[in-house]
Amino acid sequence: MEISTKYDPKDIEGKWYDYWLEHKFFASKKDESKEPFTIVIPPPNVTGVLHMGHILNNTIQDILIRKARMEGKNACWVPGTDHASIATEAKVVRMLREKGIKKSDIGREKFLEYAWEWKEKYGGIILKQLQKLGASCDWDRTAFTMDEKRSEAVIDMFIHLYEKGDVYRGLRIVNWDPEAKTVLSKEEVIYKDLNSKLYFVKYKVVETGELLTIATTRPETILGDTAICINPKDERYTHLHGKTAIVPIANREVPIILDEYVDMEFGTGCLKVTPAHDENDYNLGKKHNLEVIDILNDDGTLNEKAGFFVGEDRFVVRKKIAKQLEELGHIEKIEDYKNQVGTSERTGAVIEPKLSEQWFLAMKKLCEPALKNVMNDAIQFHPPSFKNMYKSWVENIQDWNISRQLWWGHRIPAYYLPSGEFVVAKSFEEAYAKALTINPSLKKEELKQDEDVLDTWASSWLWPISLFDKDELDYYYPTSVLVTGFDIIFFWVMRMIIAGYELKNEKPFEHVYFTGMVRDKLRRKMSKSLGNSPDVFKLMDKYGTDGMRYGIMASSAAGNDIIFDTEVPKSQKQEDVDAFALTEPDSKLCETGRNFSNKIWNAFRLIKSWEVDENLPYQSETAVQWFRAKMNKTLAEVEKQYTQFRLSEAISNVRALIWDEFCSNYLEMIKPDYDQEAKKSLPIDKETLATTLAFFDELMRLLHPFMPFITEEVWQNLTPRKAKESICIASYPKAEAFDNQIISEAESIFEIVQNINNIRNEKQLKKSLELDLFFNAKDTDLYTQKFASTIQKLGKVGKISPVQASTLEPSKTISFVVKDAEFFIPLELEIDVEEEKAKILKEIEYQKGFLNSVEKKLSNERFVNNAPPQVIEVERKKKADAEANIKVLEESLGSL
RNA sequence: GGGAUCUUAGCUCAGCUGGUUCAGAGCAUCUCGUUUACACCGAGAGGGUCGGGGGUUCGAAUCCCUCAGGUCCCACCA
Repeated sequence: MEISTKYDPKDIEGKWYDYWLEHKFFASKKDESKEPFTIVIPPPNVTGVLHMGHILNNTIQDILIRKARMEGKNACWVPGTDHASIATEAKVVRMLREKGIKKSDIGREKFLEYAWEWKEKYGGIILKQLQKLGASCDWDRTAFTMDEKRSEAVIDMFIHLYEKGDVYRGLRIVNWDPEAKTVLSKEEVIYKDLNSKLYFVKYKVVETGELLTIATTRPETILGDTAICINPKDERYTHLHGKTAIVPIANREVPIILDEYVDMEFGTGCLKVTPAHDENDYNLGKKHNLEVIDILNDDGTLNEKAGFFVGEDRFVVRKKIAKQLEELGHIEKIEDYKNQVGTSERTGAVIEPKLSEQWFLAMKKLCEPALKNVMNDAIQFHPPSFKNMYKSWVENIQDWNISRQLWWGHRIPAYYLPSGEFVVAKSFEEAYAKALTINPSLKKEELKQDEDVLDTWASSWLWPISLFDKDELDYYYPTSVLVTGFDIIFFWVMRMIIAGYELKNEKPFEHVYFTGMVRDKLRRKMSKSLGNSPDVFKLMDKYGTDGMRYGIMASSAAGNDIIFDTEVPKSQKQEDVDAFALTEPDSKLCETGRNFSNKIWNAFRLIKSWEVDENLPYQSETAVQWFRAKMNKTLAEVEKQYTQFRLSEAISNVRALIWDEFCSNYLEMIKPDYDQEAKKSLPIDKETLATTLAFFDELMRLLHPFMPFITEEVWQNLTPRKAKESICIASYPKAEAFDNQIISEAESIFEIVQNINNIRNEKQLKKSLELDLFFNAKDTDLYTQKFASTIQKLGKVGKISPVQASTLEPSKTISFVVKDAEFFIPLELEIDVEEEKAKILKEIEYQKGFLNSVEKKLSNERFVNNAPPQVIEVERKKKADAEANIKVLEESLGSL
């Protein structure tokens, strides 16, 4: 069978994924005899597409779940999508607008039809994309935050919290998104630095006729002013206490009130108070019993209450009003001013604070177990430093505004009577029955359900609970680990913890693994708008999915940001971004991953090419013993790294084991010689081949969680497999006790080989030139028996024999020292003896310096008294080694 | 303003409980090599005062203080 020298992942990946699906290897059923290992996917937006953040996140989940599955646990990874209320609704609105349809014209029902249609069309694309990534989810469990089961859970939770008294309606200043025409929670508001203007507006004081200057960035809101506020301690304005002022344009008389809230240092020390459009002003208004004039419509235009500029957008009005104020002589000056302006996370629109009646959830009490159980590590954060961030969030939590003025979402199960009273119930029928107890003559059509829907996170927070049927829940819950970005600690992680303790009195997950943000070379977060996110499918095509998985994992310590070394646009100018979009993404990390795949592929080719000679004796005992020990040592290290979620270290370790130890060392050690005449390799003995195949098998199983496709392909072809077998359900390798002695012996052998190679390089010797090696050491067998063939093969050495230095011609011999043994290589060329002497002297000097420092340590009484015995033991050994080394070097010097 | 976190080789980063000569890996650079699995390869080399200063300790990249710089989160912003 001819096997290509290049590994081509293209057909292989799809083939095996289909195979896995066909045999339902990823399906999980409740089974009390098996330990569950559960992960719930952070549900991506239903209409989203796969980007680098998802790749990182889901690769980690896949690694953890695949390993657990191989370990014989009942691995259950539940996939699904989020309805993403505001984001999806915004997309549907835009789509309809392009068709010339306005949301308000078609009404709720028709709009939802369009939305569901949209969801059916584009929803779940991302799940297909996850399959390309190799995600081993139990696809039969695929859930959606707005499907029947999840909806029921959301409504039940609302009713539960309402009946407990935690959910209430309240009139508050809220963050209003005039584009989406909905309220947002304060976490959905992103503050951006903007260059704006600070307008100094003059107000006339009624009693004195003087002009009082007030600084504002939002002059249009003067139409809603209902007071002027000064600090009672401000001596500049003492004479104005109890006076009134006239709001320009509106010509409204408003009181001048006193409050220490006002910062005397800022602006002029006078504050205009607009209770309907600023939270602080609202609080002042409440305190001082001020009138509240709401001048804005839902879409950000001014309403009749403003009295002027009715129907015009707030930003248009800002300019117009500034101009008019100027013409009226009411502007003292306008300064450039940098301030932060709240914008909507989803629509980008500038947020308007607005007085509005909304549903809230009281959070303080609910948070108590959520804080406690993170701080005491009942739920473990990785890395733990995120506990601090979490703590500050939870401690400063405010009531959660859970209502949204949208249609795409879970409609609030509150029903209003014409009287304004309301009932909360699971269905209209129940609500009607309840309503009748308030008003026995109520007609059905008089009972109206609340128009609002719930915040998206009000369904996501139930995700780990709502994914499982009642009879499964106690088995799968709490889940094992949550893998997510730290940017949604507050939105999601905290709320899931709260819901978990509220509903189940149990944590939702044992561990939380926080990934960093994927950034470009300029350390900018990858985003669509910057155009700096590489096309993940191009990456998969170019490097293979395994290669890309390797690339992203190799550099992703938990919580650390990943600098994804992709080409980026030179600037944010549109033409640069466009030009970038046309170039192919590139990444060194993925390239390493692809190269690694190829290395494995070629090791596989090599082993497959060997022919067995049944009569040959077992030839590779030493190599086998060494590699077995080395592998077990690495297995133990990797296992530890898994438990600490140090996956990038684990994958590097596995790579080094396979590439450096197995391919570069072990295979070279056992590789049969080449028969020059027959132009092919000599045969191998059957025992060595069988063991090597077993090693390779084990290595593939070790690597499988990281690189599932190539490992399956190789594993399937290594030895004949039965139908329905797969590496993804094969056993995960377990570390066994290993012999440290042989590892350190082999290390000195490799050091000898390295010295020989070094000499070859320095003396520019041809690789084909066979060298002879003489040595002077106590343990002769180590070099002439046990590791003789290793030295011969790896160092391209002929004879190896013990010898006295003095018997060799110094001017034609090069020497080196490894541990306490001296080695000599006679060469056919003159050696610069002085140069050799200098080299040895330098080495002696170094060793003596080292010895000196060790002796100093050992003669220090405080060290000997305080250091642990094993540390002292190590120092003693170091001393002995150095002394032996120096002795050998000095002998060597003497012989020159 | 409050808090977190980082600063180690040209670049990206490991370095875990202070303890081996602990100063490391990958990439990049340079030299050499096409022979027999792999040039997506192999053999080598160079490269760091661990941000600066101080302290604790027998011992510090690691702990503490301080200064400088970066990043992130929160709060305020008329």
